[in-house]
Amino acid sequence: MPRNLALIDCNNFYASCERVFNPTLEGKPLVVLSNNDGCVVARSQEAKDLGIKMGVPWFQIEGLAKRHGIIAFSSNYALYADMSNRVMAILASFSPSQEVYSIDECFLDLAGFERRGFTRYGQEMRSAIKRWVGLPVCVGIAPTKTLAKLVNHVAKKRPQFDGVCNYNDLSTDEIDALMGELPVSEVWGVGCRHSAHLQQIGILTVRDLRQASPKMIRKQFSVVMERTVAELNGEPCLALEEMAPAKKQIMSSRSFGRPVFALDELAESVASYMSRAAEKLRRQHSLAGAVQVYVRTNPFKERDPQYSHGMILPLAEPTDDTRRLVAAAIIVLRRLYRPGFAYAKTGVMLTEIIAATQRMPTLFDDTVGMTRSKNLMHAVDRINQAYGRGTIRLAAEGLDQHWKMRAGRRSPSFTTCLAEIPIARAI
DNA sequence: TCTGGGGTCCTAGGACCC
DNA sequence: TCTGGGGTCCTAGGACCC
Repeated sequence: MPRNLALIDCNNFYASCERVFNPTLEGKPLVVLSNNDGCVVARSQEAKDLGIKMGVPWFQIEGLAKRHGIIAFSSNYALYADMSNRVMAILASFSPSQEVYSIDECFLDLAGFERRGFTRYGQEMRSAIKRWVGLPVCVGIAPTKTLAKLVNHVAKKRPQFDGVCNYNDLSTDEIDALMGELPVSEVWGVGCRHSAHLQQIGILTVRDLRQASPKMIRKQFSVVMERTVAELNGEPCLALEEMAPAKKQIMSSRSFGRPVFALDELAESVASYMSRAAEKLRRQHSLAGAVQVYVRTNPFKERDPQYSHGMILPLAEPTDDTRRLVAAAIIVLRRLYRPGFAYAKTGVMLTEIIAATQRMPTLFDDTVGMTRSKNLMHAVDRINQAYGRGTIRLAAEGLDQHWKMRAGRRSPSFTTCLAEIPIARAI
């Protein structure tokens, strides 16, 4: 019995989330900006139709935006994460095997649901999410992940499929014709570099790639691309990962809202990002064995003196205690810091991560201190979960945080903050 | 003036060992 | 004059994803 997977992907996810609570935005061109209101990271269909490209800096299109009445929002991750959780919970009810692949898409294993008719089942998913969350989604169904991604794209672009494209419904000729029309860059795992390379050797369409010699592909690219070719031929190489594996590295970094010169302010940012990284570390019940910090100026300001450097500090003992991780990060920062530069960004990374249960006890373990640390971190996490991130934090993170990013166009946290819940009035 | 953040995997090449 | 070969580990860098 061949495997069948569904890939469910929300349409223009961030832009659609903004519309759910603000229906006057329906039909209007709308973009969502990255942190610091820097680049466009999501666009409504109307904005795409105006030629606004993914990732373009906002300041470059502000004039165009004004002329066409494009509405821009700062990212509102609290809202998007909550909407995502709702979508994923609904989809989980359609199959016992789900892989949440990203904030706006998931795979479902459809084994056992053959009698429902996969295409019809896909339509049921769409209407449930539209009705209960208010978001539009499209569904691709196929024997491999790569094919499911591909037909999901087809479902989005070709109205005759009405939002659900089932690979199994297509004849060999139809598949051949379809793949012949799609550029190779549409394939999951083929980015712009590989796409240029493929074109050079005469592989222009998805069909060309599917028919390419796996051996040659492996030689010219890598085993990853070879698997992609196999997957395009219906041979599964990528398994459904229902349990998200623990992260091997945890990062936290942000650009500043304005240039920062002083070591004190850089230290505040590093302490703040490290607290966030430590939170993520504890959430997956891990310990970090090393701390990495990097600082950099703004590479786009080519006339300014540039400095970009990072450094790793191995820890004597793996830990998840924010205080120890922050202390280590500040030591690294002091070594990295050079006065006189206009810093634009700092970042931290936790590496050499192990499961907390894997830690080897030593003769010199301070068991009392370790229990205290554990209890303290647990209490901090619970308070911040209940009352909001940053409710309780280290003084080292700073009180004013003048370096913080800009987010001047953020919509309210409609679903996660009591004070910002929308109010409905009966007239 | 203004250009995101967080991940994974693979490969090549050097160091080192026997 | 002639100067091995193979394995492992680590790191940096590149490519991809959303």
